[in-house]
Amino acid sequence: MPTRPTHERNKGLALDRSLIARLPLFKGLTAAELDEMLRGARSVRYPKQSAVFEQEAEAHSFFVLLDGHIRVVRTTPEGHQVIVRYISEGEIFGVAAALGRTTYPASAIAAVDCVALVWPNALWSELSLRFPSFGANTYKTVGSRLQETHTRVVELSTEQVEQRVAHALLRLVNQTGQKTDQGIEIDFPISRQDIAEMTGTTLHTVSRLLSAWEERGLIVSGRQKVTVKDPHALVVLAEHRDRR
Amino acid sequence: MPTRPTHERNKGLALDRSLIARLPLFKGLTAAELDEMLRGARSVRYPKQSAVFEQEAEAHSFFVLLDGHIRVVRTTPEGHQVIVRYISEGEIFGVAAALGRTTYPASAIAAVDCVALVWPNALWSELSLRFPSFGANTYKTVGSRLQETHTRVVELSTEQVEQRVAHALLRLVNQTGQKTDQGIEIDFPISRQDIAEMTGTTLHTVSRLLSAWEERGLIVSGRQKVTVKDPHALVVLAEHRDRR
DNA sequence: GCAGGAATTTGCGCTGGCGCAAACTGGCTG
DNA sequence: CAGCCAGTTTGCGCCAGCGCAAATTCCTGC
Repeated sequence: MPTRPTHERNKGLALDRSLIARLPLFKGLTAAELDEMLRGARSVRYPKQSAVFEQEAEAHSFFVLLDGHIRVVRTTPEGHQVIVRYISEGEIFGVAAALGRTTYPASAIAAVDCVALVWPNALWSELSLRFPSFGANTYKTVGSRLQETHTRVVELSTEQVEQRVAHALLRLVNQTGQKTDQGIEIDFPISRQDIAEMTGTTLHTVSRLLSAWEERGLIVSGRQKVTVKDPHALVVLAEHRDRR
Repeated sequence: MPTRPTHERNKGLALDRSLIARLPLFKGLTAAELDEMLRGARSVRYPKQSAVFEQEAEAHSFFVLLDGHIRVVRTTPEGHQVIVRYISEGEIFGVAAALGRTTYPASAIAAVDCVALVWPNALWSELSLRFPSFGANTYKTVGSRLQETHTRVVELSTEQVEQRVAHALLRLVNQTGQKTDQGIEIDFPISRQDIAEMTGTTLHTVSRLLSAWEERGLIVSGRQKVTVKDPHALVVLAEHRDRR
C-alpha cells in the first residue's frame, strides 16, 4: 500500500560526505567541497509507490538517488502512461530547472522504498558555477539520456514488439541486474504492465512473450519479477532482423 | 545531384556580428562579445544533400545554422533510417562533444543549400565559461530537445499512424511554415519517405494518408512539398482519441 | 524536346499484435 | 485461515497497416 510520502527531514545533523563521495557525479570534488555541496541538501525518504514529484508540478528541487529505484512516468491527456526511464542509485534526476523548465515534465514514483538527497533549485546555478565538474557531469548525463531516448525512438520506429521487449529486458538487466542462482534478476518489482509501458505495447502481449520465453528456458518470472537465465539467447532475439 | 560538400572558407575576412546578433542563442552578449565568439568560427556552405557531419565520425566541431534546413538522421545497423529532427535557422547543432561524446550519434544532411558557422570543439569549454549565457542557452536547447524526444516516444507508444503523421506535419508547419495563397507550406523539400522516417511508418501509408487528406481538402501536396490548408482540421485528427 | 529516373499513387492479400473477455493465481489483510 | 484483489494468463476474432508489385507522374539533364 502506498503510504503517504513521509518527508522525514534530517534533523539538523550534517549529512556525511561518505554518502556521495563514491558517486561518479561528484568525482573530482575534494572532501571540503563535498561537505559544501551537502550543506545545501536534505535527505528524504520516499516510501514505495509514493511520488517524488508530479508531472506539471512546479519544479522546486533537483535530486540524487541514494538508495532504491525510481520510475519516471509521463501521462498523456488521454490517460496513457509511458515509462520514460528508471533511475538507479547514484543518479541525478529532476533536473528540469537546469534545462530551463519551470515544471516537471513527468512524474517520479518510488518503485521501492527510496532515499534521495534534495537540493532546492535556487542553488543550481550557484553550485554548478562553484563546482564546474558537477555541472559538466550533469550535462553529460542529460546528453546520454538524450541519446538513449533517440535509441528508443529508433527501436519503436523500426523493430517488432518482440525485439523491443527483449531490448528493454536486457537494458534493465544490465542496469540493475542482481545475480541469483537462477540467473540475473531485475532487482525491483516490475509488472507486465510496466514492461508494456516501456515498450509501447500491451500487458497481454508482454505476458504472452514472457510465457513463451519461459517455456523455452530463456527466463523465469513471477509476480512483478523477471530473472534472465540466458541473456545471450535474448540478445539473439533482440538483434534478430525482422522482415521489414 | 548531391555535389561534394564545398567547404568554402571565409577568406580571412572577419565575420560580421550582424550574422548572429539577432539569434536567441546569443541573447545578452555585447557587440564586443559577439565579435569574440565569431573570432573562433568560420562560415561554411553546404550544398543540398551534402553531409555536415556523419554518424560515428569523430566529433570535431559544433555548428550554428545561419541559413537553410538540416535533417538529422540515425541509421541502424540493418540500414533503417530514422529522422531524429530538422534543424532550422538560428539553431545550434552537433553539440555532441559538449555532452561528453567523442563521435556524432547521427548524420546531419543539408535538406537545401545551407550556410553554417563552425567552431572547433576545442573552444567549447572556453566559450561556455567565458559566456555563461551562451552555455546556459545551449543546455536549455538540449533540454527542450530531450522533452520533444520524450514526446515522440509517447506518440510512437500510444498513437495510431494517422495521428502521428498529423502531429508531425503540424510540428513542421509550426517550425518552418511559410504562408502561401494556398495555405501554410513546409518550406523545404520533404518526401513521403522522409515523413515516414519521422513517424515510424512506410512511405506507402504516408502517401495514402496524404492522398485522403488532399481529397478532403485539408492539404495540397506535390513532389517533396506539402501545404496545409486547414490546420485546425489536422489538429482535430491529431487529437482524435483512438480506441486503445 | 526527349529520355531517364526519382517520387508518388494505388491495388491486393496477409498478419502481427490489439481489444475484449474470462479464468486463474499467489500474496496480503482482516 | 478465508477472502479479496492485483497481477497474470490465455483464447478468440478482427483490422490497421505492412509487404509486394505495378502503374503513373513529374522533374531534370542532355
